[in-house]
Amino acid sequence: MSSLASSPADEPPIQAPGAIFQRFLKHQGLKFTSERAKILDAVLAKEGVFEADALLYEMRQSGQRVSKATIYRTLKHLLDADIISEVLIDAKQAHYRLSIGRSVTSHLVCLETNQIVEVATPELASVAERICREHDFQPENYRFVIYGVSAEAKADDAESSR
Amino acid sequence: MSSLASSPADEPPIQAPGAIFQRFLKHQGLKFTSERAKILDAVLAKEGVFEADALLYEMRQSGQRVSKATIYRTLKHLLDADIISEVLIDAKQAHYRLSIGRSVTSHLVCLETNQIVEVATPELASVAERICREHDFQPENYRFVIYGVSAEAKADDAESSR
DNA sequence: CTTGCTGCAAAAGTTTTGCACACGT
DNA sequence: ACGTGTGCAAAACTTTTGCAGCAAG
Repeated sequence: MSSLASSPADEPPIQAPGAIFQRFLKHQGLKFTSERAKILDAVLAKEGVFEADALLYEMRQSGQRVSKATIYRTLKHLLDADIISEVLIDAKQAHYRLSIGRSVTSHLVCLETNQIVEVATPELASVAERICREHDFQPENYRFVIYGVSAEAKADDAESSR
Repeated sequence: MSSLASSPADEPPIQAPGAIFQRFLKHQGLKFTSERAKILDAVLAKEGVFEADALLYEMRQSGQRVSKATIYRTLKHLLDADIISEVLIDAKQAHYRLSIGRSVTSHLVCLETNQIVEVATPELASVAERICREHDFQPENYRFVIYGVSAEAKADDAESSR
């Protein structure tokens, strides 16, 4: 599936991010290269949260050779284009997530397995609004992350201690 | 003021973190050295969010010479002791905050000035609880950060464009 | 053709680690 | 005394950047 493919009417409502990226690049006087297309495709293939090095690794696995430097440079453009957004999971490295066509979600991070689950949190909009009103703060976006132990990890623990 | 000083009955309800740290170290078979005392004092002097390098810099300024390595090693112990907690502001470096004796707060991060303001968000407890119940997830803690433009930065913008 | 893009390797920035010596307990 | 801690410098890691050749518009 190419980055230009239109999304099916069902499934996740991702709508032609390829076209959006091309338009964004042109608008900035930048070029839509085959490397950028490949990286976008790899990003689109990602379900949830991902890191730059995982992207590099998976692209290498599937025979797509792109340099580390180009991955980082392209991720920056994808952020500018609002196609992906940063998710702060830990301070060790940057985590990203495809954001276009998806609603803002919060994340559950399992401290045992490092598994990350996305969850909808519609309540946060009003909480954020209240705080920003009180502080005369103009919000751009927000992030909510919960750290703890997932049900699976708990089950594993119980099993291994038995 | 030493790290052993008891907190005044008024003001922030910080209660003898020095004693807590000593107890923690002893319990782990670790030692309470003068370097660790100095670092704790420097941390206690911090109002809001801080980074490792800022701590090092300020300690040097006030004539306290401690190595970078020791700062990092001690911050790790302070985290273990739950005296400080990590706050994820950006993926570039770790940010910490004195957490003992303080309630969980959320943060407003100004994208123009990098200023960080702490705000109380009591509503989040119930949001977190609901999500964790639904996902059978055992929460350890959570973080909420809002990114945007502060009133001050907006005022500065208006002024500089005039 | 003109300007931006890529890969490489080196640089930069934060955090960690190995080691010899020093210090709490 | 014993076992940790400390400082230093080097290492480890992620991310950025300079540069020479390459490719998109």
